[in-house]
Amino acid sequence: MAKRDSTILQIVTDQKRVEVAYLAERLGVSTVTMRKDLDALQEKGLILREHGYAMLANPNDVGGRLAYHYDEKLLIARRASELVPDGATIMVESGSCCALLARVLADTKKNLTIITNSAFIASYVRDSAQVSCTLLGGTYQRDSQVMVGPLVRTCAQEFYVDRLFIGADGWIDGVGFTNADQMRADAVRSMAASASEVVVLTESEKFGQRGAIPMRLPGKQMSVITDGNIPDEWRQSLARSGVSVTIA
Amino acid sequence: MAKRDSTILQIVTDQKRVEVAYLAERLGVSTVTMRKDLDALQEKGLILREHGYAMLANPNDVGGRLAYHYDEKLLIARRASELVPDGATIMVESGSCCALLARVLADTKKNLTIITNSAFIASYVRDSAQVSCTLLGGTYQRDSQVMVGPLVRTCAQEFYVDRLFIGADGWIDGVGFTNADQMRADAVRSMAASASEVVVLTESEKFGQRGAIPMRLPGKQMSVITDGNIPDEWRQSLARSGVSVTIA
DNA sequence: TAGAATGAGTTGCGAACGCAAGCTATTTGG
DNA sequence: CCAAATAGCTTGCGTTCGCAACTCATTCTA
Repeated sequence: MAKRDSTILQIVTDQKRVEVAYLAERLGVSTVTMRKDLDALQEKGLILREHGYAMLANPNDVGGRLAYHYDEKLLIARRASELVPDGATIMVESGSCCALLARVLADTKKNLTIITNSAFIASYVRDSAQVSCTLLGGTYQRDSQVMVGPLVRTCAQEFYVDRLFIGADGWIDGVGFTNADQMRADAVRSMAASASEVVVLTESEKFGQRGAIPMRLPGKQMSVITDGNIPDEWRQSLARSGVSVTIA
Repeated sequence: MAKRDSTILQIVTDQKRVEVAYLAERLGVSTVTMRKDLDALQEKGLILREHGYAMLANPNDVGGRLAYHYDEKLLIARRASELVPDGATIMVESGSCCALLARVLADTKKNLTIITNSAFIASYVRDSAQVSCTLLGGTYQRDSQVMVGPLVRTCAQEFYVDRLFIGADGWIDGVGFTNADQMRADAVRSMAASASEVVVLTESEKFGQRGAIPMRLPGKQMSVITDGNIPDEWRQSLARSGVSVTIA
């Protein structure tokens, strides 16, 4: 079933809006079964339903980004969750892998505190009594539901944690991780100043890409968790920069 | 149609979960029309739909509280919106009237900045390009999606505005406005310290009630906007305390 | 190892839904 | 003052939905 789920996600991600009947036929199951699958995916926040259709959420929305490469992201999130013991307090930034990590933690751990600048993550784990969320203040980015700006720094200074989990939009040899959004990159820096270690969660695909904004976290102990498809070229590049790599 | 809407809300608020067909018959319209009405109400975030049913959102959820006495609250919100000019920056707390005020402002004003401790409000006006939201940081209350705790104070100190709009859960003669939730009451105090005037938005019904936590905003210039059903007894009580009253 | 319990899927059916077309008042404008 | 436009609602129709009953493997378990 997990297999079928990811096929569905791939099709929906491609086409944005698909008929339920079409999906049922294409995957060789009844429409009833397909509806069940789709309902489950909607529960997870990965797609939206309409009468007769399954649609992708606004791709600026974290929900939409989650659906893309869901399997890899889930593996990465699961692996990252092993770093977090029951009762811990961690910081989590707004990337889609990070949201998934929060979800996994909410489902498997006990008595966690998650400090984040993502209102999406806070509401994403709202149903779990096991995690308590602290939301960092800031300017609310409409599309992404992420807090940015100077207030994030002011808030983050109030905390200090072992680990900060962040996403990334690219990697440039000799420069480091990059981000596509300047405000969010700055928020990451603010949060990183209050954590002793930064763990980057990102699909291997990102290593071919280059976001415009270097993350610049000099002197920070960094590690990355990614999937198995990362080319040797980039593994070596990461090693040269002193970033330890974990394959999920 | 606004008339029918409020009847629907009343029924749904009472019964929590009603069949569409029942509502259609009771109000003497076709099921098609009823579905249209219900869809519109869902758009506004007042109810939830299920196949064949209309339900009230979790009453701890702001959405659920909104449905109760919607008409009065909307009148109050509209009246309050007259105090806010285009381009202004205001603070808004997490009450249901406040959420409605934010909605009205988003629909009618231009280029506003709303500073709030309610993640619900931030997402409630997310579709409007005319308001930019600043969300104060804090501990995320699961049910209400409101930020509370010491971080709210830290954040609020970064701002100073003309007006803060708040809700209230009760009024006690000689004591003042009260709240049912200690954490939220404290958040209100934090925000009030950064505003020169506090405007309380509350249905007249609340004046018979007494929340357990006195708001205690000594020396603050206060006014209240409420609906026409407020008894003379309480009007005099408010006047004695130097609180000016506006009837919406 | 037989038999119960579980999970994933299907079929069948009545009820609910979306959409388009049509009806009837009220409003608008020349 | 009458015709056209508009708003609010209904009817009709084909499609989709939720639910319950059923099948068929797989997994426990005694």
